[in-house]
Amino acid sequence: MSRATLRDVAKLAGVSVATASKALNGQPQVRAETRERVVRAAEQLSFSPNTLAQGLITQRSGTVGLLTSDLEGRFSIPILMGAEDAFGSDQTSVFLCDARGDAIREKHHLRALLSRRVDGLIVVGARPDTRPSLGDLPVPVVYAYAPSDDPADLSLITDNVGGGRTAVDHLIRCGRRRIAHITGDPGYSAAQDRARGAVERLTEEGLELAGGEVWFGMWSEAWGRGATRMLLDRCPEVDAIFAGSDEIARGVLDVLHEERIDVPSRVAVIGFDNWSVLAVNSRPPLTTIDHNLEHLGRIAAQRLSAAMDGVTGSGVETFPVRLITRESTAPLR
Amino acid sequence: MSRATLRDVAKLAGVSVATASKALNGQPQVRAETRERVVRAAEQLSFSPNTLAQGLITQRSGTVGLLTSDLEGRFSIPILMGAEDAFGSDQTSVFLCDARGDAIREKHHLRALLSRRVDGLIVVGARPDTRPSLGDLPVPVVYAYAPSDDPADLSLITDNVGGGRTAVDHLIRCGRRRIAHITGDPGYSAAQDRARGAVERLTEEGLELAGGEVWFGMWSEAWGRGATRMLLDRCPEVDAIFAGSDEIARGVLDVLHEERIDVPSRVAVIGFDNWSVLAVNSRPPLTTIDHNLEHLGRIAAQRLSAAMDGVTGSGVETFPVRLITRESTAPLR
DNA sequence: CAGTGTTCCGAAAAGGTTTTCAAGAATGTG
DNA sequence: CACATTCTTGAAAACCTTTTCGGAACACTG
Repeated sequence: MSRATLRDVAKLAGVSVATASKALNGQPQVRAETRERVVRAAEQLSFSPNTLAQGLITQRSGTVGLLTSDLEGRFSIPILMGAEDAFGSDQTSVFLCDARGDAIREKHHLRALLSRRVDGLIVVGARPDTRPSLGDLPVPVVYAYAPSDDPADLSLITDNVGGGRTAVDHLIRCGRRRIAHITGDPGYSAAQDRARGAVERLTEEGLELAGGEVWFGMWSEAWGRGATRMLLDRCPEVDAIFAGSDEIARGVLDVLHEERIDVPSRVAVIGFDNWSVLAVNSRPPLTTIDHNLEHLGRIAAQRLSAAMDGVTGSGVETFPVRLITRESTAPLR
Repeated sequence: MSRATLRDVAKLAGVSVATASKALNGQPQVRAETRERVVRAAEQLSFSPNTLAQGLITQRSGTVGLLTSDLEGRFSIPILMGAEDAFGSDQTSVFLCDARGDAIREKHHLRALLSRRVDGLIVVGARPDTRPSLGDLPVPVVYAYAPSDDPADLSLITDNVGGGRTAVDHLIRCGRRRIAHITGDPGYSAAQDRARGAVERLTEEGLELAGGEVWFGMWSEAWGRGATRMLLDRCPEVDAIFAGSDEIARGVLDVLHEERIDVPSRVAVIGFDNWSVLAVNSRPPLTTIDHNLEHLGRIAAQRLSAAMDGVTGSGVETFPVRLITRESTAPLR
């Protein structure tokens, strides 16, 4: 299988390249019969236009770069899928580059992407803290998941405060009153924000955190286990635990199970992230908060398209997360 | 920040575009002093060559497509990283396309990639069973993880039989004699192969499977739990369990823990896949088999490079997996 | 029939780079 | 000094497509 050029198609159809081009691109100034002939010729040669040449002339490569630092692809992949959806895979293809948290590698990738003349860039951070701006680039950039530190950039993030509120709200609606919050590294804004949202919602209800404070620690099952043991010790009457991540929630469930404390009848547990391998397979399956990242990806693509057409935005836009109910939470009684 | 062209550089350096090109590409027929001037001009304008134009003329786009069906990116991401490493990120960028298991979407992506004039294609399956060949394409293709059904294609896969052998071998070296195997869907060649390797190694040792047979089921924690309960019922003297995946292993550990059966002192457990979120955080951390996928990705890139230079291969090549020992296995006593 | 408008097509330029080839400059040789 | 070599350089072609613009053919109108 070799590659036919437009000239081959034109020759076979007995027209000029110009006409062939117009025929295939649906330009009106070509007779229906001629167009038909050209289309047939193109099919016969299984012609597919050289996007490089197209890009050279239209000044649009039809590609975007997705620059990530998220080693596992846990966040980037859903964002990528959403973006692919929004762009339409035949219109735009995406270069996925993983900088692996290394600034030098990021610079490298950036250079490569720019020289590939990508039409735009989506930058996905590994964690939802602000990250350094890429600065002024010849193409539009959208920061997703992790916002840029430059307010002139456009950043799209998920609503961690709202997520915390939603989680606690759900527990309250389940009739829980003694709600504890075990979460990860306090150095992560995600941990702070989720905790803040949780406390806000509790306060509205005139409640306080069971255990008296937020249990900050690490983003690991082990911490979930350890914190839960301490919590049960200090506050055995707890009736709901909001875990700052699904990993932590797994640790929580583990210890509750070990202590023969039934979930959800005695203690309800809610996680965060909707990391399906953890949430779906747990015992019981985990109610959790989903970041709706495909949606974020779609929006990122739309914003990028708009920016390519000159409609540029800036600032941080926050998008709602959503509650996924499974069996680890239920109304009391 | 705008984009300077080679012409701008040439003008600034007071030479022709031809010379500028040669100077920047390290061609020998240009005076050192001239080259110096051109390089400085290029830096001053922060010139970066238009890869589209380069590709148009050199007939090499410097891109490859990674076509996957692996929704979570669990297998594709490491392969992508390996490939990126081997290509060198400044030489070659990769388009990641997820077909989401849909043949039509795959065709779509394929068209798009070909019209982008990718220099080669890496096809990653969602599971290690043979998959339909893409047929004859104008660019070289390497199938990774899931082999093509056409022996004329080149496929690189990981050694599941060897993995099964390695797992059981490790358990035997730990002094275990009553070894059971709980694994996933028997419709997966991965399940069959791993089981075969396990049984082979047992037979060499004159042993038989504890429980009398392979416990096929599903790739889930729930099945791991269920099978373990049945196993303990039927064969309480088991001293090691080889789980066909880390998910299953988590279920196994869960039930053993529940039954107060110590791991590894009474029963050793080994998983498969080295899916780090599951394996590292389990209690105890899980000994498992790693597919070495970055390595597979590197090899895929190398084979692709070779094929682009005309050195094409075919058939199925199998690559060794490796044992990752953590704390869920240990010598008896 | 002259003039006007429409419809359809093709020649050519453009986009940014690499590469070939010829010519000019510098150097060496006899 | 004439000639042959070796160095440097630049003009131009090529890659493949899109788009502009002018021209040809044709149908109407008055």
